Amino acid sequence: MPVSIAIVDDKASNRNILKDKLNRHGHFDIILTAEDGRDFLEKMRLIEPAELPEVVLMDLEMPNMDGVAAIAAGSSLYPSVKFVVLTIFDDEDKIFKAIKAGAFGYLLKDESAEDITGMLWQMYESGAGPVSPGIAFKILQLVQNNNLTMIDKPEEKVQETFFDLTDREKEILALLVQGLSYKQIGTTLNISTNTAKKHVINIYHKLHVNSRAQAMNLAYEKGLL
Amino acid sequence: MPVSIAIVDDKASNRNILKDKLNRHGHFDIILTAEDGRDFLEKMRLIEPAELPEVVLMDLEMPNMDGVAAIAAGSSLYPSVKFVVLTIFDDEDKIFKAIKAGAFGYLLKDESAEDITGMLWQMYESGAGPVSPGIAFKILQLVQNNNLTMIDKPEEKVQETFFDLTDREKEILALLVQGLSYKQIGTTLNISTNTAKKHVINIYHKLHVNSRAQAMNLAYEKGLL
DNA sequence: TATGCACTTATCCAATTGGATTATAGTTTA
DNA sequence: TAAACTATAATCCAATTGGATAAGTGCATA
Repeated sequence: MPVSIAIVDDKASNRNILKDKLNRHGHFDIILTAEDGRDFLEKMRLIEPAELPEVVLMDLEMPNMDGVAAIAAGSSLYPSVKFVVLTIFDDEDKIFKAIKAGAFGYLLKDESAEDITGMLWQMYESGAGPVSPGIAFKILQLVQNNNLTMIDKPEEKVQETFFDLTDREKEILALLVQGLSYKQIGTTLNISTNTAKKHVINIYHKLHVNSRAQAMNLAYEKGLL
Repeated sequence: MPVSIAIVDDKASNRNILKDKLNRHGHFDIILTAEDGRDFLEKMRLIEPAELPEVVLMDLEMPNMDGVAAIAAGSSLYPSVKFVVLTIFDDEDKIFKAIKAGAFGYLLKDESAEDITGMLWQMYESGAGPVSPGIAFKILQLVQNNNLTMIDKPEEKVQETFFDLTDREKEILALLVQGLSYKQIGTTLNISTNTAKKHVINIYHKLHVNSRAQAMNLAYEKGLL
């Protein structure tokens, strides 16, 4: 059985071209088209639950109601429907908002026809939402650069356990990072300069570095402090 | 010119198969293989900066030091190197940790040889980190289900003019902070070791410090970077 | 044109750092 | 108890770093 699809795009030409692309594939059945978010939601209201589209291809910038708003409303009203963004925009802000609104996938229009139909079809074999490669990387960067916490996990510091420095070694690393020499570290902790040095060298081994600067860099970058 | 690659995997057979795959492609040059994170970091330490691999394909579960730890350390020590996870694991926890550790891409081993080499090659044409489709969707879900906030716009650097470092000096400070020696700085900027040193000493005078560690501390604390 | 500034290179020397090794004492754990 | 780990300390050696100083180039500006 074919996959039922809805297309939401304010440009009639876009809708038609896309419709053609999908029709040619053979496994897709376009059962609804709308020209903006409001139009889409109104048309969805009139559809019997059993007749709802399985997938909605949603443009983002549209008059009256944009794609993000339409996805936010639609994904609440019709939880079983998968909303896939199909747009030319690839800026972090739009990607972020669309995902937060409930987007199941995010495709770029400059993808080839084969790639788009291919990824949509793949979605049915794997169950995973389709994401254009370039978008995937941007989402990865979102995770990398932002304050995201695993909901279930008890906020276990990703670091901390990386390198198992002893308490004493962490203490010495802290002083090292402040710019103290072996002698100063020794004086501060009331141990001999030689011992301070021994600790530092041990830290280097554990961190796999061989200079103060590298150790500091690692400590700062990975928040070992 | 071919792309230089490092492979880190505890199974010799995996390393060899992958090596063959990449070699057959013709554009990849495997310049380093290691059997775990520790082995990898030790081998990296012995390599001249100019000879570092451009891409590291990193397995995750390994003895001694796992891939996440190796990426965490490696991405700090060698910021220019791109770490791409290549593993059989696709659970959210591992994906999340690897990304947070600094992974540039995330590929699944059950991808076909063509897909893996293809995605790696694509990375060179688009500059975007390679991400397997299934992984992309899981990352999307991470963003969707978790507390993530868009980073605020870059805070204005009130400092900056406090110490009037020249552009060249800032350039050198940046390398210094990454842990490079005089020699490495010289090589990187195509100037003599002596010149590199001269610049560093000049920077010390302007910052009123007298060691790398103090300069780095200041740079980090005052956000000179 | 002269003066100053940034960038470059070099040399000499002292101090610090990094690496390897050995050794003792206390604590934890198998 | 023996083995393993941690903290302490010292020594020797090589390499790197920090400091001072001198000097040539090019560029901009007064």
